[in-house]
Amino acid sequence: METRTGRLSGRQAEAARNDGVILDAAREVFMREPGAPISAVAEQAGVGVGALYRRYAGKEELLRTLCSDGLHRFVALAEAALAEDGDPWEAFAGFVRGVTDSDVHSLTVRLAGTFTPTPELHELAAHASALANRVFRRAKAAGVLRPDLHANDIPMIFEQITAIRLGDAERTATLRRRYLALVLDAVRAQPGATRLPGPPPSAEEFGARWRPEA
Amino acid sequence: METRTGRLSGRQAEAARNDGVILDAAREVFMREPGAPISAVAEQAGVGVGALYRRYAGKEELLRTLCSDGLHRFVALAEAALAEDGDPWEAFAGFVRGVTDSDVHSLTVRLAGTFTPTPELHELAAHASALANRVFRRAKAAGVLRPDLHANDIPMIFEQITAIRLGDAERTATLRRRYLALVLDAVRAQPGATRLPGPPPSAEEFGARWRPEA
DNA sequence: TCTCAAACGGAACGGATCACTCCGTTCGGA
DNA sequence: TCCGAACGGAGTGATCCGTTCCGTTTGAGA
Repeated sequence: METRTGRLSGRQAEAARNDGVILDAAREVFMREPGAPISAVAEQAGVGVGALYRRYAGKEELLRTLCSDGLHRFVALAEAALAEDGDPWEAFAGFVRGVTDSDVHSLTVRLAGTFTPTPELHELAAHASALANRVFRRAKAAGVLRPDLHANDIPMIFEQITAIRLGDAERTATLRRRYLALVLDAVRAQPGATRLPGPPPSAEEFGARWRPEA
Repeated sequence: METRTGRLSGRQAEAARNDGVILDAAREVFMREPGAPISAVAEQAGVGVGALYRRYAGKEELLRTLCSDGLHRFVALAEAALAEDGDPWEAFAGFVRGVTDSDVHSLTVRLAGTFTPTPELHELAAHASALANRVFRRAKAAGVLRPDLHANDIPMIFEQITAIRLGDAERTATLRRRYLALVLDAVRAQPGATRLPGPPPSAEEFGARWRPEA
């Protein structure tokens, strides 16, 4: 046998491979069921629970890692949308579709509340939220959004789309696209629109999510 | 003291009162958290667990009762919508708003899967679904709905609205109204609408919900 | 070929939760 | 005063789950 596979070999190679496998498994399992047991993650990854605890001090650390990951993806999507300088509507819609497709909402808000957040996570979340607001304001300024839509409506839309879950992951993704298309039609500036009732959520209301349990 | 309060007195009166109190408590608790323990229902009702088990053989029976209740409400709403003979759009929208406001979706689909359904419940569900389809078709025939909207899209919309949960019950209701208004704008026949991507859910896909666990 | 440390799998432990039972208590009608 | 209906809630047994621990496997170096 070679002394190296890529760069590592033997047990080290297996360990390096498992790093990724475990994270992917955790993402899949916890997105499907936020309260799933650790053993389910191990099973999905095809490893023992020991391999899991070798990498993470406990369940919380794993969840925090996942959440942090999700926020980074979210930030990347928002930055990409802000970097775009074509059609303002497409930049906005593309961003929303990206968040939906990568199911980033499940990885962030949905996981919050199942663990005690660190200050760094809070900061990251605030940063992500600020970027998303910029994406929103840019579209708003361009006049492509209905006037009564508020920035804080966007997370609620993600929440609704995330609730769609039917069949396997692929089918779910297709259906989410379908209903996202529906709301996007409503979100776009249009003549005949009714006025949205009730105030949008406030920042404080969202903040309560991160505190104890749900 | 009188021999009767209304019609009953003493312990019997308390028992009759508790009947309703317990059901209301169960509805509130399980709608907030479908996996809540029985003791939470007792606490919310202000009674001991014993009082609960005096009325229901077990948790499942309570859940089935709740679900059956919800389906009956749903049927009533659908029948009311069909009885209306004014504006077809308003009949449809009123129905959807009614289901949203009474949170009937939580009481039915959301509870299904947490218990093993009886044949009667299945029948009731089928009946409810058939009525809802008639409401949908009526609106569709009147031309007030976008053409690419399918009857099976309606339950999915309920699902999304039900996912909205922020603050107390009243705030949640207000927010649901807000986002329901948003999708209703998209659901209504309109000129500039894009075509909805992907096929709507099938009856089989919905049926899978009622089987084992989730 | 032999040795050893790194990494693994998964049984076992301990704590928590929960559905359900059981019994002593309360209450009101006779 | 007595009795039974209804109650409250502690107790029970089972289940679940996070975490630990240890025997086993693997491959690199000697």
